[in-house]
Formats: sequence, C-alpha cells, structure tokens
Amino acid sequence: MTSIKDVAREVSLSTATVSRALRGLRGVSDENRTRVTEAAQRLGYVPSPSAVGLASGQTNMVAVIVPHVSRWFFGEVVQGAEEVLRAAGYDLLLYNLAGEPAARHRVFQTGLLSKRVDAVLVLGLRPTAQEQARLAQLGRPVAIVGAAATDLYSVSIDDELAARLATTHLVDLGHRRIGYVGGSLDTLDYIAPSARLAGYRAVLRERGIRHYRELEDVGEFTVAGGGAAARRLLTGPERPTAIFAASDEMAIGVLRATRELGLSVPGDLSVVGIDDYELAEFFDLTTVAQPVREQGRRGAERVLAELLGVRRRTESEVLPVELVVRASTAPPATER
Amino acid sequence: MTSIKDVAREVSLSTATVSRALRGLRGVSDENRTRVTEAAQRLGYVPSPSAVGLASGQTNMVAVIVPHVSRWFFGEVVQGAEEVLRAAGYDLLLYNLAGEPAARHRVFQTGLLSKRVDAVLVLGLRPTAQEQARLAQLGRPVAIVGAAATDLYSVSIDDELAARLATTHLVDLGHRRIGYVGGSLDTLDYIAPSARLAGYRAVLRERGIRHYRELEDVGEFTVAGGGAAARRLLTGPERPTAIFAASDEMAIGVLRATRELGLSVPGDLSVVGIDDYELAEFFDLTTVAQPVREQGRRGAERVLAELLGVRRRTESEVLPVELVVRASTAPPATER
DNA sequence: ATGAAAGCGCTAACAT
DNA sequence: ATGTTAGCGCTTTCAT
Repeated sequence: MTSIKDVAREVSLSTATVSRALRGLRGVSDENRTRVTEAAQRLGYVPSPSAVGLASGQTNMVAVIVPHVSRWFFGEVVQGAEEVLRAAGYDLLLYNLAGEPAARHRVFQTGLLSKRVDAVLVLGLRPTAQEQARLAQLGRPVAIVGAAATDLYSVSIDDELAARLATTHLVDLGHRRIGYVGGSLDTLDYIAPSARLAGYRAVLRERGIRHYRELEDVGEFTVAGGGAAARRLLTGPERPTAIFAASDEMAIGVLRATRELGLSVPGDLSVVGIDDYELAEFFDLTTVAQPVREQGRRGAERVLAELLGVRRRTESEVLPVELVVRASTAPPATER
Repeated sequence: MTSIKDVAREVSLSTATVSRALRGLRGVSDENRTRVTEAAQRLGYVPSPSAVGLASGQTNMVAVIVPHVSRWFFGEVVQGAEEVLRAAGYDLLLYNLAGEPAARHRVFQTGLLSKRVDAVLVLGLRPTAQEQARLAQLGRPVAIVGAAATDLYSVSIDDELAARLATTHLVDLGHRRIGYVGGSLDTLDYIAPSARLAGYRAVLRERGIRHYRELEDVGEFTVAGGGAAARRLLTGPERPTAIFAASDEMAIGVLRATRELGLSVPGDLSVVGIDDYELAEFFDLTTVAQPVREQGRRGAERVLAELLGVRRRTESEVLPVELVVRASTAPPATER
C-alpha cells in the first residue's frame, strides 16, 4: 500500500505539500502540483479513508437508511441519491431496516452513525420525536426523503394532494362508490399511507359523497396485498365502481384480482394508483405520477450543500405530481 | 464526542484495558470488564471507525457492487447480504454501476476500494480478466454473487440448467416452435444471459428440434423489453407456440403483449420465465425458481468466513433451481 | 511556497 | 491482569 510518504519521497517534498497538491489547495507551485499528481498516479497512490477521517474529521460517507431495499420505490430513490453522492466523491453506506424494529433501533438509537458518516438520508419514514432528537445530536446534515417532516428538511410529494387528484378524477368520471386500498394504519411512521387516506376522505366529503367505511381496505403496499383487498371489496355487499389504490403495486394487484373475478376494467371497475412506476404504463394503469429518483437526488444534493457550507434553508421541498390518465378508468357503466 | 480516553478516565484504567474489555478480548478481570462496559454505556461511547481502521487495518466495511440497485433481483441480493453483514457488525458500502462504464471503471480500476473495505461482493456480473487482477491485488476476500466465476469464489445458480428445465418443460408439453427472449448478447460480462441462451439451444438440439434463429429475440431483462420482443415474435412469419423468457420480468412482458394481440395464454401461447419473482405467482407464470436472497446471504457468509480466517475453499457454490408449473404453460393447441 | 511537528482515536506489541 | 509506548496515515497549525 503506497502511502503519502512514498509520494513525498518520490518528488522530494514534504507530505504536507503532497497533501495540499493532491487536494487542490492553494499554496503549491504549478510545477510541483503537476509533479505530485503524476507521481501519485504513477505509484497508484490512494489516500487511506481511515487516516483522512481521523485527521480531518470527515468520513466522506453518507448513511442512507431505507425501510426495504428490495421495494421499487426505495430502489429508485437510492439510485438517485447514489448518482449525486458518487459525483461528489461521497460513498453510500446502506442501512436496510427490512421492517425490523431492532434494526431501526440500532441505527437510530445507538450512536452508530455518529462518527461514521458526514450526513444522513432517511428514506420513506417519519422519525419519531426521539429519533429526531438523536439525529439532531449527530450535528450533521439530515434529509428525509419520500416523507414529509416538520422539523427536519424533507423532500417528498404532497401525498394528500396526490390522493386528491386520484379521487377527484374518479368522482369527476361519475363514480360514487369508490373503494380505497392503502397501507395498514398502525404503521404510522410511514407518512404516505395516512396522508393518502386523508386526501381520499377529504375529496369524498367535499363532494358530498357518502363515505362507506367498508370500502376502505388494507393492501400493505404490495401487489398481493392489493389483490386480496380488491377481492374483499368486490365480493362485499357494497361493491364499488372504482378503487383508488395508494400505490401502483397495489393497484396492479387490484387489476389482476378484478379480472380473476370475471369483471372487466374499466367496464365494471375503474382503478387508479399512485407512483407511475415501472409497470404502470405497461398495464395501462391510470395513476398519479411522482418523480421518485429525483427525490433521491434532491435529498443528496441538499445534504451535500449543507456539507459545503451553503446556508441551510430549512424549507422542505415538495415535488409536483401529475395525474396520468390511461385505460384503467372510465365512467361507471351503470349510472342511475 | 466521548473517546476511549474518557471511558478510561472514568474507570481509572488505561485505554488499552478499556479497548480489550470492550472488544471482549481475554485478559481483563470480570469486574473491570463490567465496569468498563457500564461506563461506556453511560457515557454513550462509540469507537471511531476511522481510528479503529487506522490502528487495526480493518474497516469493518464490505463493498457491494451492483449493476442496478433498482432491479428486483439485485435488491433481493443486497437485502440478503445486508442481513448477514449487519449481524456480523459489518457495514455495507454500496456501489451502483447503473450501467455506466465509467462507474464500472472507477470502482474496479482505480484503487478506490483498496483501503476502504475488508471484502468485496460483486453482484451479477463476471469481472473481466483485468478486473479480476485488480480484485485479486486487493488481497481481500471477494465473492461473485449471481454469476458463475472461474477463478474467484462465486455463488449462483446453474443458469444453463435453469434454461434447460424451462425449455424441456415446453418440449415435453409438445411444443416445437419455441421462442426465446433474453438479454442483448453484447453484454457478455453478465453471464446469465448467454448461459441461458446456451441451455435453450442445447435442449432444442438434443431433442432434435429445428432451431429458428428468428425465434430468438432481445428483451433486455425488462418487462417492456419482453413485451416488445413478444410482439415481434408473435407477428412474425414463424409464430411460436411457446416462449421461454430468460427472466420473469420479461416473461410478464410477454404475457401482457400476447393478450394485447388478442391471443390467449396458454391457449395460443405458453410462457415460461426464470426467477419466481414477486409477481410470478400472481400472474400464474410457470417459471424456474431460484433462491435469490439466499445467494446474497451465501456471498456475505463466505467473505465473512474468510475474514475470520476460516480456510478458504475456492469451490464455488451452485444453488438449486426448481421448475414451478403454473397456468401459463400447456400443450400447444394445434398439434398435427 | 514549503516544511516540521503535533495530533486525530484507536490498537498492538512489549513490559510489568 | 494491566499499563506504556509506539505507531497507523493522514491533516493542520505554525514556522520559515
């Protein structure tokens, strides 16, 4: 392992000058900078991150805390964040919670992150008050991505608005019995589900549409869960003419289950989702599109800006959503 | 930031003893070990990874190099690897290549990883000879996951076997015009595509079935790509009665495109995939199942074992695959 | 513009 | 069982 000393010896300069030259600091003659750069290149010198970290106090690493790596949404966000971090020379330390409370506790509550990373990206979940306190005491830039936060910077969409767009679209088409498929309500830290449910209910209320509690079901944000929920809703007493699913994956489950029951989409049932994910266009799913990868990019850019000393604007960012109408929605067949 | 010195002072012992006590090394009285542990806890002491790394030469980090984080397969593998690494106290450094040759070069060719990680997991791609040389000169445990390698340890399935199972199933059902949808052939570093194509061709040859070059198409391992390939195959002159897609995502694209063309599955076309991924059961897709998360776990376990000094067996592991017959395959309608 | 020297916070011999 | 003493490989004053 060639160290900075080797390079210094090679060019007959001190390690201090080599360090300056390599980091592009001023106070090094052009000639020497060139010689140093070349020597480092020639010797295959790469600084030891541990040594740099110890001496400078910066690790050049950013923690990314993700609820489930293998879910489409988070994969996209991670990808976006990674692009930006890599370009800035930061490494990405991945912490996957995988739904385990133990993992969540370990990451947030133990000082684990304190001396390990320069900044933290939290994806898709709203930190508890206690967790926020811990994050704050890290004294490092933190961004919440894909979930709106109050005290911390966050970049997300307006989940309630997204739900409103979807629901309004169905109401405008003439639907009155509109089902809702969302996440389970006890996972309150994940903000999206509750905000989306709220948006759905608000539109019904505002439009003077009777709200049936039996038309709200749980789809767990998975295709299979969406399918199961749809089967329950469609075989129940008050069969809806439309279903709004709080994610595209659940919506696709709904589509599939509907057809399995011998019903047609959008003939017998209209379906709307949220995300505009990979398969949405493919399944002709009407949905509310959100920029997912972009959220990852923004979050990363934000913490980087703070690291570079740009004045911190606490304002969170809310990215635009857009209703994308495809073939899964239409006026209800039987209007009376 | 409380350091080891603070703890040492608190319990009136040397930092060396504190270090030993905290790491569970022998040579510390039970009483002192307890006192140290408690003091550390009380003070909220967490060792500085940089300092540990510098002093011990170990970073407690493992690099995971992944072609595309946002693809289902890799998300699953990462999840499996993360579980194991976390349990062992290692952090996961994620390098996403995102299909960029530049990223690939940076990760493999620059000494980037050398002083940064204790081990490397390479997912889904076969390193070039040059890359292998670089990996070897890291002098650290390396595992290839999800792709068979020759000189390095690897854990994967037998891709050719998987393709054979799928193709044989179709042949046994009576199909003779069997299309193939795979990856593009120029991405040769990704071993799976070529091995799967080879398996498909081999079965046709062995069973004395005429092989039409026009029945092989490119699906790029995406749903959309699979759909496009299917449209080409099904509207061509030699319409196949069955299609074997080298991944479930492509297979689902095939299903969808087939139905869009007004054809039925399996009535007019049988479809088989590989993976048994999330949506396969949901779409009643016949497929060859492979243990994906398990591959991630094995890869991680392997490098950890090497790190702990377990003698390195160079033998690679090949995990079992299994044909899962569902409703997307049946005998061809028109047998003559 | 460059160098000398003092750490950063820990671990690893080597003592005792 | 515990303490002392060197570093690990850098960055960062402070000199010059």
